[in-house]
Amino acid sequence: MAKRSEADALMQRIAEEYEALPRQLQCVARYLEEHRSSIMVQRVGEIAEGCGVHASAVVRFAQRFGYSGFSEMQAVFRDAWAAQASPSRSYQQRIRSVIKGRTDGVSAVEIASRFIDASRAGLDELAAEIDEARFQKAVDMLAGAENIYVMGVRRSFAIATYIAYALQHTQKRVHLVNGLGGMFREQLRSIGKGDALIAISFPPFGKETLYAMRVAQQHKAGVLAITESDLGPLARHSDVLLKVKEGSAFAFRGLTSTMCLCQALFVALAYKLELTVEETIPRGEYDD
Amino acid sequence: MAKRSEADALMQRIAEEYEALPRQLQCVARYLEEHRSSIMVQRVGEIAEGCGVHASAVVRFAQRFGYSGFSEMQAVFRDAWAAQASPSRSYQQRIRSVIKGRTDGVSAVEIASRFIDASRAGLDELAAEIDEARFQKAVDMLAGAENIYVMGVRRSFAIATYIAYALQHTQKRVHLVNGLGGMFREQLRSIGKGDALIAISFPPFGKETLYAMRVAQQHKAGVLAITESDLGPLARHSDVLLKVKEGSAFAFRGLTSTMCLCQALFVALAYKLELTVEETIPRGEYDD
DNA sequence: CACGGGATGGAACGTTTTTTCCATTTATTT
DNA sequence: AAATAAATGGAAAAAACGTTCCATCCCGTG
Repeated sequence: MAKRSEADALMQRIAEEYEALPRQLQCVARYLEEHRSSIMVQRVGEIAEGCGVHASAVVRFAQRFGYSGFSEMQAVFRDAWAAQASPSRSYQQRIRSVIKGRTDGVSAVEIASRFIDASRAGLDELAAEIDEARFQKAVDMLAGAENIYVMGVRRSFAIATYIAYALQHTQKRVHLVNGLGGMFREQLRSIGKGDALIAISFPPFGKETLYAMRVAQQHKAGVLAITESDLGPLARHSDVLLKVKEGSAFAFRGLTSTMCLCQALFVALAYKLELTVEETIPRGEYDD
Repeated sequence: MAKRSEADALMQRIAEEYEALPRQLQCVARYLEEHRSSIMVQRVGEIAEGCGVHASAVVRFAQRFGYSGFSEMQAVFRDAWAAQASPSRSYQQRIRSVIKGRTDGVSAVEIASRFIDASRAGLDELAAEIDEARFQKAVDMLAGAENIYVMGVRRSFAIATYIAYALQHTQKRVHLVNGLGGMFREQLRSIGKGDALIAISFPPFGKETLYAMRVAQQHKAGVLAITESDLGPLARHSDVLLKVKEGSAFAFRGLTSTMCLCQALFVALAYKLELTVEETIPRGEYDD
């Protein structure tokens, strides 16, 4: 586990040689230790000023530790930061490689393992990057809605289905806009003020979902979009937008993070509505 | 509430104008959104390369949003980072978020975080305990089936929906047994030898699903069960049984592990069938 | 099909930043 | 106290970088 980044190694060397260093270089050393996390952003001049030293002193410092100059040393810190700031930033690429990778002779389980692994990374990212304010706003919107419409087509339909199912355990009236019989429009007809639409869509965005969002806005209903990014067509037509970055390769898109987010959304909503979870799933004749 | 950093404001402006932007600038916009946290460290050239665009396009982008050039825009991101990174990051933020959500005990995001954590644990378990032989057998069974029936009710219906959707991208005939019009039996009527049924069910087990499995077995179709344990009623009526233990938080059953397993299953199947993933989702008029 | 406007990429330009060089100062040793 | 070695700061050289300009290309329009 203890990955010794080059930056760590460098800092240690600095500590060891510190006492043998000339006065100014000691200043630089102290400065580096204290501002270790911001060195990557700073210019030589800033650092020099920061420790009351001439710029060339900083360069000499770097050279004393075996680098060609300040820039090269700075790169070490940049890399270290990049490594720890995005431990799972490879998620997108990992899932891509799972799907794309045609390395022959791989067993089914191996593929599955890699896929699961990538999905785990996806959840890590979800946990790390969830937007508190927006999530809260989403929960509040749903809590305040009288009717909740849920819409997602094709890839996103399974998610919509789940949300609709879960919401049935609240007191809300829930409408899954499923387009059965081609009746998207008709199913949306009666959405109105005080209602909410949950729209799930990822590129390439389904036009039916976009249509639903426009209708919802025209009818003054609140719109919660679950999608990939703030850019893209959903942003304009939504009141709250929750981001889920699913790794995707070509047209195959992960859905575990989305599923997880939606469940989290429901749990938070249930909590807010003060449903105990037992209540949310009443046992009856038709249990699954 | 939270101070709107200039970076936030900028990102919002970008989101608003996004659609009106030329192609390359849209690339830049997307890149900025995805790499928001590392822009401050990067050089124009790196960013340009990162979005497959000429450096000058990045500069034009910055100018379009009112900055004199890239440097000035970059400073915005640097400042935003410095502002929120200097007071020991996660610690102070956590305190703030706890206080903010104190209206009724725990904030929505906190609940969500815990739920996501539980889901992560679930995926860990899934990865650790996946049964190689069974998984392989499951893939083989599906690969060899002519017709694939998919069934899950209530909680499991969303999963069934997804599987059915995914399988539509193979050459198989796929039937989602959805019970529309109460026609479970009728939808299963023509299952037979050489076909496969994928049954997803968790306790309390839906009787419709159990019924479907019995029918499938009587008709000599292969049955793949996705459930919680080897015990329970599905074991008796299935040829292959894949286990998923869902971690649960708040006494609420997760579905992310199940979703992940099913996607992994599909990817492995697609691999075996030698579908390239491009083929799996031909682009047409009805894209999502 | 010709035209115009905008988008794009290459290269030159100008600026900033880093690095090197050297004169000067400071410390150390004899 | 003189001599020598090391450290320091200023300034110039060099490099990197960002920016601007312009020719070309592409697309939509008339």
